[in-house]
Amino acid sequence: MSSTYGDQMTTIKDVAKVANVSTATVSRVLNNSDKVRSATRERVNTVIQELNFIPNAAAVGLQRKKTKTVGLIFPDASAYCFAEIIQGINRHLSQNDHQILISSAHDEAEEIKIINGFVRGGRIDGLIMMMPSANGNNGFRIPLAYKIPEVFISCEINAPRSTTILLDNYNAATEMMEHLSKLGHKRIAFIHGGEHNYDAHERYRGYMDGMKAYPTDGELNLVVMGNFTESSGFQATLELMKRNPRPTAIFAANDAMAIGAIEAARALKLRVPADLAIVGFDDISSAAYMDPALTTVHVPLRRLGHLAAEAMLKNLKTNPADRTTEKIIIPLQHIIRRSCGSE
Amino acid sequence: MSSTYGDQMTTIKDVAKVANVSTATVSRVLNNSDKVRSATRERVNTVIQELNFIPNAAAVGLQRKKTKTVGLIFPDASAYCFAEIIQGINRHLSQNDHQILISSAHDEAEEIKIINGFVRGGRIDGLIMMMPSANGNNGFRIPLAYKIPEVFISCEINAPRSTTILLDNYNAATEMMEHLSKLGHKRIAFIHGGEHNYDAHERYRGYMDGMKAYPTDGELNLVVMGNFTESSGFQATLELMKRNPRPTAIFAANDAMAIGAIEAARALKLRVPADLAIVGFDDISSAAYMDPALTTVHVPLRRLGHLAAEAMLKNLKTNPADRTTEKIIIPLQHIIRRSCGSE
DNA sequence: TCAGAATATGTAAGCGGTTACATTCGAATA
DNA sequence: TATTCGAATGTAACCGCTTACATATTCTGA
Repeated sequence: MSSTYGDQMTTIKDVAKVANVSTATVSRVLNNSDKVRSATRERVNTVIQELNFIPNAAAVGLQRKKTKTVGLIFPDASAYCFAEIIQGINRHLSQNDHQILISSAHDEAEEIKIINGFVRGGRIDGLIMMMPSANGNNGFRIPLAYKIPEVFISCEINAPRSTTILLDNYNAATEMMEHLSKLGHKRIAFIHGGEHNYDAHERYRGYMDGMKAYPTDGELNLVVMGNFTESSGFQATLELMKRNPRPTAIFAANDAMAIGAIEAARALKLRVPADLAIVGFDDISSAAYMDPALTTVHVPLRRLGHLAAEAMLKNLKTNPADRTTEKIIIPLQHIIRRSCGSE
Repeated sequence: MSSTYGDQMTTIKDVAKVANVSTATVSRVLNNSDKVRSATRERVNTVIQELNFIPNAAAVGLQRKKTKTVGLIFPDASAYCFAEIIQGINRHLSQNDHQILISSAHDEAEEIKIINGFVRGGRIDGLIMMMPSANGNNGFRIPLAYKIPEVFISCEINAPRSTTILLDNYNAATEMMEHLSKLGHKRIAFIHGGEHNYDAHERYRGYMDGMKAYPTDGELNLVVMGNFTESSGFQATLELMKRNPRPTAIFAANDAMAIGAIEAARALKLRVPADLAIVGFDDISSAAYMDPALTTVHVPLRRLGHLAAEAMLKNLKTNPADRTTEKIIIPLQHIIRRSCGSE
């Protein structure tokens, strides 16, 4: 069986030979370090161009102990927003000459296995984790002694010297509650996205505190559990509408569930927003095209990805001992459309 | 600055020393090849466990000229379905001990640059490309002399010995046309997704042939260009509804545009499906929760990813000379809901 | 019991780069 | 022109692993 590289991999030796210099010199011009006479540099560069030479990543990695690769772990479930985050990450990383090694995991055990393989196998220089269900509160513990830069997205691991990027779910949620309250709602229900999901939990907290802060019809329990899917939002709404008296507004922890909620309202012949106000979270692209258009909170996913990449690159450049623990919170803006009845 | 691996990378030498054997023997048990006495094997394995040793990927790769990594290129735009495909690919690949190096590109030049880096840098063993706009007809030509396995998703490059995975867009589209025709529609419009997009183009072809095959109100030109977004579907519909006589049905090349179309109909006070039937393509998760629920064509994205990974692994195992050119076409099923007016 | 075969293990040369150190070169100075 | 010294380049070891080949060990059977 022939070589993977198609039999014609060009090596630094080939370049050296053609350019009539030693491999050391070629290496020097590659890493445009040191002093190389400009005539020599030019000659070598020409040969590099001619031979279309790109240094073998394994060889460089072995020597330098750097792979220029960042690991990216994301959950197996709920694909709905990760592509955009990935693109945000990728754009910035690839502009800075770094690659992404990606993998998804469906549970903690698999996650740890993947990370272990990446790190101990020396495949990555840093790790970005999107694990909304991996929070301190549910006992998730990644063995974090790897000493490579870590960036967490939407989870509060609180690992020392790591960067955490969070959405300001809580404040966005309380603001949404304020908005609903101002519209006169006193019985606002919440469709949760999963107890162990960070974003869902924070949105829930915001909801709860909103319920405390603003006037309600007495002691209410209007929270039902969903799982971020349209169908769970649909079911949850059916369930909620059995209550007596009924909620006058529903705050769904994401847009997909809000869409399910709208559909359920329709099935129950309830007018949205007249009989029931419904708001979501995420501002997915179709939210503006619902009937009624969905009031929601905009989440800048690309930007989130960009920030993660930025943090990673920064940490990659700084000495481990000088790395700080950072928490970046992205402020969120709500988008008022028709489904909340404010127009 | 300390080593990336956190100062304590365990090497095969460490294992050898502790197990009191040579590195060759450790290597043998790692690759459970050759004959190693079972007592020795056991002892070595114990040490490997104890030290949590995982061979350095760069070292292995350098020696073996195999990285156990597959490159994955996807377009920068239109993120909407890629996450699921990626998950499909990842699941199967990681179960078979392969990693994914991912990157997105926004044009051909960038694409080629990325691929070149991946391949000549020896970073990958095979390449999966999702480039719906990279078709033979628009002059896109990747330099394909890399001799590594290539799998193309939704593009017809016709590279020899490569595998191409395609959706049966054409037949699904003609069937959709048949369905609309049977419902009595004679003026069916089409919202295109982009001339250079493979899927969009095939759906368009199916539409056109359907228009020829089934009765229409004379010579019609009811095609307008969109770009797969809700807003483009909205605009396109506004445009189409200016025609006189109006189309009685709209076939959008994807669900997002169909959603935009429904919203436009609503804005124009047209009832869907009574005044205007609307159908889409993709079966995104919210399609069933529209009002009316969207008639569409289901696209099994995870399965698509799985098939791509499967093809890749197979090709990775077969001698380049024995690799065949394959084209896998995934049959598609349409989902009849309310928006076409068939109930 | 021991020669010889078969099997298990060790030795060392690379894989393709980087880099410390040695060497050579060229320009400046005396 | 000879000497000196810094800059440019070359030499070779090494990164962690695999593997061809050499060597050691065990197992046969006479």
